[in-house]
Amino acid sequence: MPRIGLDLTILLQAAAEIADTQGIEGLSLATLAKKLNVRTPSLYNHVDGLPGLRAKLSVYGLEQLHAKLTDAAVGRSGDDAIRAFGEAYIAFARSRPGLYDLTLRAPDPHAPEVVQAGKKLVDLLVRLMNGYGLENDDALHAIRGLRSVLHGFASLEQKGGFGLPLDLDKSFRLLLDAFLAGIHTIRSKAPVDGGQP
Amino acid sequence: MPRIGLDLTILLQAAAEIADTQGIEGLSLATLAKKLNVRTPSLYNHVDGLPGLRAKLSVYGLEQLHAKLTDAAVGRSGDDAIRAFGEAYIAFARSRPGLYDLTLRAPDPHAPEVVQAGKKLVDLLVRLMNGYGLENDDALHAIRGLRSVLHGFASLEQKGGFGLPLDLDKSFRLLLDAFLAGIHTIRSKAPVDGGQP
DNA sequence: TTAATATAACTAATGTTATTAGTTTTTGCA
DNA sequence: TGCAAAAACTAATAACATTAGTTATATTAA
Repeated sequence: MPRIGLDLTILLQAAAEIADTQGIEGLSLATLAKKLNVRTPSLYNHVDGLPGLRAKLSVYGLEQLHAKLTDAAVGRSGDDAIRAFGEAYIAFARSRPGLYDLTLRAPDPHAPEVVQAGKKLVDLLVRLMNGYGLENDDALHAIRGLRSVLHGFASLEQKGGFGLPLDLDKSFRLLLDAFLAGIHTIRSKAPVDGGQP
Repeated sequence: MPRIGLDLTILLQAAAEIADTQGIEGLSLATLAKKLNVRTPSLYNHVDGLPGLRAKLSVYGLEQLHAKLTDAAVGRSGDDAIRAFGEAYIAFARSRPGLYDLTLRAPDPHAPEVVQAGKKLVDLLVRLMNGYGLENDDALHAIRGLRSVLHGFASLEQKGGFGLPLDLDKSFRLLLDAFLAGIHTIRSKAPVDGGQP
């Protein structure tokens, strides 16, 4: 019945592209409308204003991230799985900086959709940690730690927080190794898959 | 000679207060002017527009953070120093969320003032790491790791990334312990070029 | 095939904010 | 006392988000 022009998916992809290239501040209804050859108010037929756009993008980004992470972790376990997870996480943040940023900037982080998309990520991590030998609260604390490590590194890298001319990949590998070694120590057990090289 | 009304320090304190309470998005020239009982254009006599305000606030925040961290670390060494540093870091991020956010959101992270304020922080950490037994690149990688851990935790906590009802302080202690244990392991292993596959 | 309807996209209008230009006012010093 | 510097002001403009109300088109039903 309607005039079928736009489509929510196309709209979100275009918005994500703007966020990735112009930064999150550069994503406005005006720039998005221009990119889509449409007048600004037309966007209101698809999203609930700028906050609504950002909310949908957050979920969209979380889903994309989850897909990449699942892909990386599947078929692996122990340190191996966590390293693959970590590398995929950083790779996503690097390749889609704006979209990654959005995943942590939902207008309302307690909105059901955002919470659920985030939960899927945590669930994936819980499975990894369980297979790793960590259960219940131990697993949850470890998950918070890993997320801190990964988000902290990705965020600082993106924001230019690392000024010095020092190999970033090496810094990241060392950080992840340190975290894994620390988890092993805390757990007071032998590494599941043989530990560090 | 001039009409002495405002003062850059007062202005920055007011701006930081807005950022801390309303969030960084709530800090506009309009809200700041209202808080100071002044018309918006008057602010241009003190800062170079909104970007200029943010730039000055970034430096201001970095200085405040540096002061707290120095205070916490002085007189300590080893793990003790790093734990105190980490706790002070998190405490600052919690007590001044907006200002902390600003420290990593300079309009131009490569501006000399921002770079220098950041460098003071790194210098402090270099001293800690040296006293800890880590030198040169090893120290720099460890510093990047520690900053990632601290910023990641602070950022996720602030953005509501930790949804579950689990003791945050315990999560943080465990994370820091894991990182420190990991650093110990790495340090005792391959100091010079500890290459991964 | 045609008419009705739902809805996408539009124009017009309003309010907020940032910013610039130009004016007024006040303070400190000659 | 008067002058110059600079802070604060008014006025004006542009960009953006948002709302209200209109137009046009695609699908469905007659």
